Amino acid sequence: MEQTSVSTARSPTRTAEILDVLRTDILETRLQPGTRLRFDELRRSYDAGISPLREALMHLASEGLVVSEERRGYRVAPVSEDDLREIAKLRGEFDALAIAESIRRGDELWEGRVIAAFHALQKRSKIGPDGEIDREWEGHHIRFHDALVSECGMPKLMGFRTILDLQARRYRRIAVHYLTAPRDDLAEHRAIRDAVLDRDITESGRLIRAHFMRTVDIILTRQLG
Amino acid sequence: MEQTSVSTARSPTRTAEILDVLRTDILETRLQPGTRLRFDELRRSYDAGISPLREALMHLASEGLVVSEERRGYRVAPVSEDDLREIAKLRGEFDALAIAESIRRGDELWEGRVIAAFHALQKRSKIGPDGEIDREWEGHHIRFHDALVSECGMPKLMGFRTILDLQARRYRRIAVHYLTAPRDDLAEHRAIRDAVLDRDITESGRLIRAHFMRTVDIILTRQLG
DNA sequence: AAGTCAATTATTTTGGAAAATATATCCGGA
DNA sequence: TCCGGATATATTTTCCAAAATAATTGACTT
Repeated sequence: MEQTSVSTARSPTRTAEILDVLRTDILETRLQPGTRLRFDELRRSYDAGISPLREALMHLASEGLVVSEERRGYRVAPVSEDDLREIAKLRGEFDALAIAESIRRGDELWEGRVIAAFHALQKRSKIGPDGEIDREWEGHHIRFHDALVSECGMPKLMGFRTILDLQARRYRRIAVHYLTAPRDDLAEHRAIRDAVLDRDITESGRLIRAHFMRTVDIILTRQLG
Repeated sequence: MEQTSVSTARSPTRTAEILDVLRTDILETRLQPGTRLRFDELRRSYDAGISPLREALMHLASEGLVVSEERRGYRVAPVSEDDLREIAKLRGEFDALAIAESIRRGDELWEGRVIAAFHALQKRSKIGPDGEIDREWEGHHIRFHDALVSECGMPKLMGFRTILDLQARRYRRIAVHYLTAPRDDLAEHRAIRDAVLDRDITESGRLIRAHFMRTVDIILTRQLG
């Protein structure tokens, strides 16, 4: 499906490889928030030269997953309540905006994609047999939300959105147990789909904002209360 | 005013220096949109090693001022009507959002800063004696808009906003002559100030969106019509 | 003890050469 | 002429060692 291109199986650059594995390690919190990332150590652990490491770290900094101080190296970005709250707020606002544009510009084909993505999501249950969030479900979930915004025609906004998605993923991992809290995801998603198909910008914005905020509220109230 | 720190006059890293001069060259369009940026040439023109050049380019890529293709090097980001339109749209939306939050959270001190910034802006005229946009005015203009959003408490949003500001600055340079077109900036800014001081979120959002959109409309209709 | 300064060690930053890859040129065959 | 592929050239990517800077230690003074 993706690309099994017969001819040129383009080898990624070392930088791209390292970027990927480093990002995963941060998102899965194998590298804890705040950890210093020294080149010497990284060189050993990831078996890489300094240049691609530097470049990968720099890229991660632009995604907000690491922070750097001039001449003092890099650290895994810290986490905080306020940070999580802002991420959720902005995800709501950005998606509300992108959905509004998609409603204005999207045709029946787009509607079809939304319907199909919801259908696929609906068929799977969120929690797998092991009690963890189901990997497949997670994929469908992402694709449903992507479908909603897919006709907004704002590539820069989509770039910002991707960055926030990444950052949110890390918190999701940190708070994974709270995320299995009882919550009627399916009803929320169906309501969003219906508002979108009704081409109701105000309502879909309200729902998508609430959708993102609910997640963070659940995490934070559980962790504090 | 800035920092004339007596003790440690921290020398910036070579990367930071190069980043600065490269960014300026792009913003002032001494490096035209689309231009390929080869390391050999850059090495000569900017008298720098490859490592800091690479890092600077990477950073500029994260700001959207250059684009890179794996193993094919970097180019100055191209410009387009759609690109400009999206920048203007997002600047309107982001600032509307940030102003809304500032209105909710800001105190009298914030109001004072807004009033002061408007006052300073008002005293200067936009077009200098040479017929170009006045440098001083431009500084006050930026500070007025910064004051409006300064209490939003959303650092990530401010980061995104900074990136869009940079990108917009390049278009402003490209279209500099059209920007001196007759337009009652002062009245627009006063209206925004008043809506903010009335703590009217809806109205301030409407005005700030229109403010950004008007600029792009002027540029585009002139260039096409 | 607390503070200063120098010496030592740890770490980041930089330049450039080597390796890997992409692009351009050239040549022969349909 | 146009295509395919081989060769040559141009360019990016990577490694690594040297330089620059920051952090730590310890001796000395008050």
